[in-house]
Amino acid sequence: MKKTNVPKITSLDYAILGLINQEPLTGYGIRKQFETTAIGNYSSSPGAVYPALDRLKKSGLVIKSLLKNQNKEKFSCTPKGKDTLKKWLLQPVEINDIAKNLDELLLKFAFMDKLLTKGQKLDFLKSFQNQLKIYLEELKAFHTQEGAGIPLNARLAFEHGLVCYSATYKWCKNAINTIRNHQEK
Amino acid sequence: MKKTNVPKITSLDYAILGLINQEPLTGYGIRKQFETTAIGNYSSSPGAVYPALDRLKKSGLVIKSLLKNQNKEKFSCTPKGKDTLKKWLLQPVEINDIAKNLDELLLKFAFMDKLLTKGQKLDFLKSFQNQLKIYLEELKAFHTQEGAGIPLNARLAFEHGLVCYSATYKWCKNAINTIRNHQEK
DNA sequence: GTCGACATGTAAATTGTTACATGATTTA
DNA sequence: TAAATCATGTAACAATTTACATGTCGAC
Repeated sequence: MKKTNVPKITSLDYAILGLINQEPLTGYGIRKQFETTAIGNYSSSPGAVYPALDRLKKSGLVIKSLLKNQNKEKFSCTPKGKDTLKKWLLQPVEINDIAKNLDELLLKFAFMDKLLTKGQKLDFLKSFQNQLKIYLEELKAFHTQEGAGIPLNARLAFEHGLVCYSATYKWCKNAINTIRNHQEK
Repeated sequence: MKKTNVPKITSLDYAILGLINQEPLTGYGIRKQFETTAIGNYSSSPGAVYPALDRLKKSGLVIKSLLKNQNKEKFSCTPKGKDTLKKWLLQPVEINDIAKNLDELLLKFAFMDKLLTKGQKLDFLKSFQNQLKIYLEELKAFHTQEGAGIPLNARLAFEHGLVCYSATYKWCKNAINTIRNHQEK
């Protein structure tokens, strides 16, 4: 069977795509975002960002062009790039994302702003909440069954996971209400 | 100047070191820990774990040997390995760790159990709490100053950070009390 | 006796880190 | 005008991903 040679898109690629979809940026601007903001754990090193931009440019997902009212060349999404981003945002939330990629889920949510409808955002949050509930129940079950046998430090570290995921769950409920009551322009 | 050729220890290396310090494991056992437990985001792929074990073996930090009462060869820490682990655990908590490496800090805390004294654990937690406080204040300041101008989704995602770090702060206070009141054997 | 879990590894390709290099532009 | 920041890159190296490969052992 022929190998489909669609180059894979890394999570750094998606993060860049999401950033420049909000606002066109230079490579340097992207690096600064990763370096100085709480956007997640993406590499801001030139050796990671510039090659990533090359990948995205070659795949036709971004272009570097002169913006109106500015005499600086900046990267922005092509329609194909926007589409790719959208597909990524619409991927179903899986329990594994909850356990291993929570930051990415939050970044996705932040990027949804102008790209998805209110209904799609709510679907995402509800699915997020469901998976969170399942995961939290797993954690709690483990805690009650095995908690007593675990050394103190490890148990406390585990409980940190519990309180954080509980906080995330509460956040999720609140976010659903906020989005639901928000006027769609 | 001569380059000191001390091979660098990756965070995967430290995670492995901490795991087998608690209990000797086979390479496969280590992989399963990373795969199935909420221990953090370490690669469980054989292409990551086995080379890491080779590195650690070459550096004299771990050995594979027959355990008493078991006829299986498992990896465990050498005294040098234990020492390296201890030094890692004793590194001061920096604000950057809070922002970008929270999971690693919690893993460190879990690994401290039999390796550090009560006093050292409390120092770690107090320092953790201090840095958390500083970071939280930064986040809150940003939120009150810029919060209104940020698109809804991004603002909510930011607020998720706030609630999680607040929960971590509370956890930290509780952990200090728990450790403080715990009888040292 | 076969299926799944245990167990260890390797090879190729990709990705990321670290460090260097260069030059423009802004600001004090 | 010197320093800091903006801006883009490369080269060498290290690490990880993905996929393959092999074999043992216990359970059903």
